[in-house]
Amino acid sequence: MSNAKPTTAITPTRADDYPEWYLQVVGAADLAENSPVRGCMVIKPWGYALWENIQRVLDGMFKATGHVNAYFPLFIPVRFLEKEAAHVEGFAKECAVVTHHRLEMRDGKLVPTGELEEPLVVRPTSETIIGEMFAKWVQSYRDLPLLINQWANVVRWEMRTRLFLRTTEFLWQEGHTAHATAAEAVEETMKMLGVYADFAEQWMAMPVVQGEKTAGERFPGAVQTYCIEAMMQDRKALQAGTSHFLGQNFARASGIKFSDDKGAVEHAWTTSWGVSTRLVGGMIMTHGDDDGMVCPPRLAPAHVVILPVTHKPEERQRVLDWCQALAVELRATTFAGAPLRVELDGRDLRGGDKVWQWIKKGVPLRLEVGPRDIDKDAVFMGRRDRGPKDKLSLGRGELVATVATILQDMQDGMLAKARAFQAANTRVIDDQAEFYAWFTPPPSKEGAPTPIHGGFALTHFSGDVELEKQIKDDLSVTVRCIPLADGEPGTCPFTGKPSAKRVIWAKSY
RNA sequence: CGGGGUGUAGCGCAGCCUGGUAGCGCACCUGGUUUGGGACCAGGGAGUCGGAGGUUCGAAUCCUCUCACCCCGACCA
Repeated sequence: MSNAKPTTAITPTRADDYPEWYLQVVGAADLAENSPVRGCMVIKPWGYALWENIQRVLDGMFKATGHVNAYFPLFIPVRFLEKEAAHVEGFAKECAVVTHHRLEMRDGKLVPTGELEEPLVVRPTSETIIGEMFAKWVQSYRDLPLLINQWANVVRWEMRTRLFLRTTEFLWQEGHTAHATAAEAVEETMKMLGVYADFAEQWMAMPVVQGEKTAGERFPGAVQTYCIEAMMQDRKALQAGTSHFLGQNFARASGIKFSDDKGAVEHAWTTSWGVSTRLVGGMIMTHGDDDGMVCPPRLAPAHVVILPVTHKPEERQRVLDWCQALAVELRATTFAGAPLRVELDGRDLRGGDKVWQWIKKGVPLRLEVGPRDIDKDAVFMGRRDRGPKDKLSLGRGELVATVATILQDMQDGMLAKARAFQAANTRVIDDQAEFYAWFTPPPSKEGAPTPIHGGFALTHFSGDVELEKQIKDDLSVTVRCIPLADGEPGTCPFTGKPSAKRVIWAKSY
């Protein structure tokens, strides 16, 4: 970069071209990149570390609510998928299918041979294979509830993909539970929805709306689908997690039956729930700014990066030693129940380059340490939630004593900021014209990206499926969910019909 | 799968219309000068121009076919 330094680390900015900004942040923060395989991404160490932190925390929450981990096969016999009619319809179109088990060299090319008797699909989700096993495991009401979680990869052959948000293969967890009663299964469904909401808000600093999906958005085969919906900075909704009450649909399809305490044989009631690497995309789009990624401190791969300023060769070793000692001291402190994650970047790079790399990666705290700081027994600290030049000198002792407080302050600030953004872009609407205006972008130049507009619209809704379709055709806006929170009955502004409560409309990812 | 677009160095692009055997910026490496801040100067390495055919003395450039990717739709965590 020569004399014309950009004012932001990321070009274009969010306001100029949001989708492109997103891709640039993923690249600049070194989170992931496209792979040679269609629609599949390579998650790079910094991005994977975010996922590992998500996993670690959620795994703890699942175990704290009585679940245990298990692992089921990647391959599912096609006939399993056929068992649940709605499920087939929902997933058949996007299944990768394994039809052969051997390659042979012919004319210098490897060709598949050894056709399988029965094709295997690569799991798009595991209800069917897990149901098959549950059927064996469950005989008596004493075997219930069965509370299983699996961390796995799944494949859905989507038409269009976007890093983290929608890839052909993605990583996720899928909880699968079986219960003796409907009430217990419903309770489980809601409990896990609550776990997701807590995780999103307390760990990701991403405010979410908990709600129920309309019939059209329901998981194929589910009786009820609940979700957490978050608002991204382009005001579109991101479905960040789902929890399904499956009724007895899958139990019937897979034959999960048990004898109750009176000797009667019944089908079990099942649930499933999941979140995926999409959450990483959610974090980027909730917190990222025009300088790149902003990691929520509690999930940051590194909480703190120490950047030694070693211009003078004779001072170099002294500075590095001091930084090393500081790193050790900081690592002995804890934040959010884990030892502080401290990175010491001693690479032989220009200081400015290094600083900007860590800004783009979104490390919460940067500590620049040179001879002058050491003489004062202090560090020069930059917070990622402040401007790149907004730095202050902080005594070493004070830093060590307050680093956890500072990080939590940043975490709280990020949640508050995201909450305020969501509130500012949520509008209660009671008029059809206003609704259409809210979701109609202002005119833009030919070829320019669609300007950011709209947000969440809260309206009454009669539940009319045709109307929902019409609005989707007109505006590409859909009902994201029917919020769980209490609501007043009213009148649907589109049909004039009565409505039990308001729903949330938005464009979505 | 419908409509549009693009494939040239690691990344971003120019060159193509008007064929003559490859160039720019960033990144990378080396040397030097700088430096509490995303430096400057000089030099260097790196591309069978997506692939296959064809036209031609000669193809990144023209023609045909093909593959891949991207964007907009329909589908979705």
